[in-house]
Amino acid sequence: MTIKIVEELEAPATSGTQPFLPDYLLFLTASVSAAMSEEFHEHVRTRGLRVPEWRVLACLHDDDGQMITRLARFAMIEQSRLTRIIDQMDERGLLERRSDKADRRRVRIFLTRTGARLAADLVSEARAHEKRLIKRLPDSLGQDLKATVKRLHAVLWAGEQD
Amino acid sequence: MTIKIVEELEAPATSGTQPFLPDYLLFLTASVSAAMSEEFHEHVRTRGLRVPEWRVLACLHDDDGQMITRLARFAMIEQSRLTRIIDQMDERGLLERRSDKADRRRVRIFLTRTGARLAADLVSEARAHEKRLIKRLPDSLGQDLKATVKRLHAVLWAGEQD
DNA sequence: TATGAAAAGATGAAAACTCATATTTTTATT
DNA sequence: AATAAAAATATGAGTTTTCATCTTTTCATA
Repeated sequence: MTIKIVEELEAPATSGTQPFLPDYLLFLTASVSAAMSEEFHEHVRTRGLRVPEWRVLACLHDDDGQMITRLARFAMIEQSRLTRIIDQMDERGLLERRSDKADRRRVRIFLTRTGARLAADLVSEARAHEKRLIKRLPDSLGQDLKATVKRLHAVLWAGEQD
Repeated sequence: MTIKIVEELEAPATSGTQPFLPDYLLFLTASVSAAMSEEFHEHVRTRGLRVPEWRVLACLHDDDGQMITRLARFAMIEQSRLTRIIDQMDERGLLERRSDKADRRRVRIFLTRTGARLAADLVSEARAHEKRLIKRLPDSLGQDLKATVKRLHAVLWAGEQD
């Protein structure tokens, strides 16, 4: 590894023009999303799950028996990765695969008793955490954001046959 | 791999209660963030960069010569991962390491001529893309979101020096 | 009803990522 | 000034993730 050693005498060396990131929608959104989620994600890991696993549980909590492709879209997980996450969650007894009678290409994923209990717990904890989080934010920032992203989500997912 | 084959005769098997995700702030935000970014991230890959590398370029574009820890915070990249990403970007001639004279634990990262040019190009493309994206959204959804996340970002990053 | 295209999942191999920890340098304490 | 604690970065090793591709099954259509 080569590291130059240079005097700190050069110009402040910024972009000369307006800074970009503090005014860039996609950065602001990603950054805010990450910052808000951090805390609960930490809790999820405490419970012995990785974030994508928590997403899978939450998706199945809302709609048990989804096929892998759909689950992947909702949980924002690439398909081959989800396949392996499901392998692991299956081994841990959180869910199980069932082949779809009507279309045998499809594999439907169902929560086990244990998985459903864990999902329900975490969902309830997530709801409580959201309340606290929103309460902590000044003004109606939390509610504003929620209203806006809800509308946006509807727009962006229009066409996806839910 | 064991897959049960089961009749599709059981109850619809939902959570019985209200669905969770469509009303969960952190899910909605993450989902909207991912959906909005998808397109430009694809473009970034077209340009031969991975998303974290693009984030590094953008951060340095705004503020060249940051130390690794700070860059990691801003770009939402874990430190040891960033160290290796910087290795690669260094090898590709996009940036270079310089040891900080005043505090020799620190390594400051500077864009090379090439890196700065690429960063400037992408930043300009990102700005253009944002304009189009917002224009595509109905009503003032885009502007609403931007205003809200900007305020939130300020709140959530309060205390972080700069 | 054959036949090619598309859809759903699984999988091998390579690359990327994470975690814990090591090293070096600085800061704070006695 | 000596020493302990903290900060910044790097690195080894194990695990994940990705990408392309394979198989199986269904769909479209000639």
